[in-house]
Amino acid sequence: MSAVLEAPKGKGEATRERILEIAEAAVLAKGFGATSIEEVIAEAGLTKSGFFYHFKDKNALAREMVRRYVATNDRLFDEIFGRGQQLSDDPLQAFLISLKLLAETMADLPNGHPGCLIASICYQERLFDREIRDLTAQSVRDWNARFRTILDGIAAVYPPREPVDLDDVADMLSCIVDGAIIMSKTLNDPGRLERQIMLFRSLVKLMFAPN
Amino acid sequence: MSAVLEAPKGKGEATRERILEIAEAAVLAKGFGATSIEEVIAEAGLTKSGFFYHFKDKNALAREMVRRYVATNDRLFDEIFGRGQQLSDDPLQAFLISLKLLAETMADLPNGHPGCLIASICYQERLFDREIRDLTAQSVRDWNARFRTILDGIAAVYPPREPVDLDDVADMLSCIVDGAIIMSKTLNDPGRLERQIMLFRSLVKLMFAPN
DNA sequence: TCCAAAACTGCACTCATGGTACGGTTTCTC
DNA sequence: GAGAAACCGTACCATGAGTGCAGTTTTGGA
Repeated sequence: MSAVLEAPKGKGEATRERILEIAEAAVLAKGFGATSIEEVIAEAGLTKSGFFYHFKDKNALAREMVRRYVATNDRLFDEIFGRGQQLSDDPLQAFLISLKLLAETMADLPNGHPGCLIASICYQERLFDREIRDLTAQSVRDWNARFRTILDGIAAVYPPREPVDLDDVADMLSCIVDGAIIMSKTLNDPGRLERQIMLFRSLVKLMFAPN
Repeated sequence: MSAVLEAPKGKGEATRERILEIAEAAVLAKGFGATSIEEVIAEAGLTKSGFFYHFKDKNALAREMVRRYVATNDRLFDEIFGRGQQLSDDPLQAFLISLKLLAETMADLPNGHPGCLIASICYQERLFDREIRDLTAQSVRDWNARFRTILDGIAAVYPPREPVDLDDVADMLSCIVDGAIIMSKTLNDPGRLERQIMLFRSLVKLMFAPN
């Protein structure tokens, strides 16, 4: 999660990062529209002028937030699904390992998953310009494509028993994660996210594993 | 969806309903925090004084919106899952029929699903008082319990092949619907919701149906 | 038909926030 | 030590939530 060993950047870069982190937490808790710049700068310890030095307006903040969120998520997926492939040559086993890793990662979050920024933005679409909406859409497409590629590899070895559409199965993982985050938050029960991922894992086994 | 043959209410009740409908659409598109009372009353064709005659403050509006949303959803589920039970005495068949009906209902929405109010609120929790959060949590618990009851009936006849936790499977339906709504909205592809429900249906078959 | 309650309108405020503009000041870096 | 980067202070405007209250229209029932 935290940026380690990044190239040494200027002091301004650190401030930007701090603003983005605070803003993201606020947006996930109250929504973008209800997140005031004033409270962000108060927590970041700088003035309004300082904020507008870094971000042209609120929309520029949103753009950078999304970029940051997508990049972080991409790195996490690279790591988790890469690790799975390292640990098993069998595509199905590799995926099952990765799903277990994903579930554990989610379970290890101290206060539960803070929320999906893409979902948050989706429920406030009117507030964002086209560039941001394109960014979120493309990231979802990329994630779905990633899962689809993995499933193709599995299906080549283990023909699925029920005739399921692999595109839909790929979509399903994102759907379940997003839906389970919402349920976890709504019920104030962080554990549900982990359980849903593990259930999806069971269903993958059911779909592909030979009897 | 539309209220037919309701008891004839006062004119005020109709105005309230109109406000709630407009407000719900606005909240699902921009979030509660970014929905201004001014725009709601502009669309509803009344003054600010008129609005505050009906709702004490914005939070009272939110409370009634949630109540309305939950009640509408409950009625829809009653109808869909009741209809399934009418059409088949076999609990598994009845559930599969209901899921197909649910998928069709979602597919029939003219501009795709407008969004889940509970999900919208979940991503703006800080804006709402405890009563509203309790309302959303309880409705999710009720829906999960409803599905769990159905699954119990199925499992009593068809023992599941893989050892899956029925509570988790019950949760999964809500998760998938909520997640698929987000994906549909983000990708601007309404069809994905229907497909995810149908995939869930396939997986229910896989879990319970004998070979 | 009339009357009281319900359903509003109009206006005049307060306060918080997003956002703009701009000049000045500190702090780093070469 | 100079110049650029990273800020601070202040003043200002528009919008929107919310309050208060007096006045007006509409409606349903005796």
